[in-house]
Amino acid sequence: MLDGRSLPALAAWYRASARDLPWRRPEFDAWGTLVSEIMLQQTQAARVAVEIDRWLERWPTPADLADAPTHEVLRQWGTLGYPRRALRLQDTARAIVERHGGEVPRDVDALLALPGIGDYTARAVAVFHFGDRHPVVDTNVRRVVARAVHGRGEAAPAAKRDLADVEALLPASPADASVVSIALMELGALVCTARAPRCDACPIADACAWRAAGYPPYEGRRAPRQAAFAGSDRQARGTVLRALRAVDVPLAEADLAPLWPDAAQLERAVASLAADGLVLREHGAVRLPD
DNA sequence: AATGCGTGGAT
DNA sequence: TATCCAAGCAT
Repeated sequence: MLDGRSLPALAAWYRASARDLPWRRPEFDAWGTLVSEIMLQQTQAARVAVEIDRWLERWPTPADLADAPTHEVLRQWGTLGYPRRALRLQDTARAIVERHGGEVPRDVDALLALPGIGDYTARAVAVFHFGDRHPVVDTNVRRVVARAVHGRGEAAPAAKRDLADVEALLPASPADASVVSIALMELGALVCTARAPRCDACPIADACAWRAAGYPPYEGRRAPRQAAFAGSDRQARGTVLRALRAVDVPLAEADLAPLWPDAAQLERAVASLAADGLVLREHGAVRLPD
């Protein structure tokens, strides 16, 4: 159970143990926070940490990114993964310029209306930059709450009701609530990890319902496992994009053929990349968008 | 609700 | 080495 004793212990642990990550520096503005949160969607913090400063030096405001050539945006995105995020980030920059005068909005519904921004990212910006009071629910928070509050070893697959579940745990004051949210995330990342939790180092072990119950194994529903990556359409798409990032001219489709053993699958990959707007096809060649 | 979407670190 | 998993989102 998380209560008036364990939450202050959690906050104290956070102040003493938090990683020194770039987006936690005081000079990070709303745009820097938003960009970092997009990069952090399914990409580990340590990998984002080495890319974020260079990105923001190049495009320090939404207007700068809005005006950038998309092929340069995709090249700068590099190997962070899920490159559709880079396209949507640029779309979001353009929407911020057009709808919000170039300033990142504070309102959660306005943030949710931006492309590539969902329940987690919208509230992360509203809470961690603007200091408002909202539940911020990512995979770490869901796992910590599943264990400490509900006594289960794993979180159930993400669902809309997670928002209300976590909101009920937050202190009344926005400042206290934001520390609880960031501390729950950090605890899940450093201590209450998915694989080998370090319960001996946990600041709320005494309050943990999973520990009190003797660490029962998880019995609930799980999200379906990802399909194998080797030989997948995703790998084929990644191979094509990697080749296109490495050159600044269109590649003839005949030049792509040696990169992938299955010609039909390669064709499928290029077609789906084109459908996503990640590549353009013209005159039997493929290139990154302008 | 279930899928598809990249890449690399951790175990 | 193989598998899991990572500050999710859109459809």
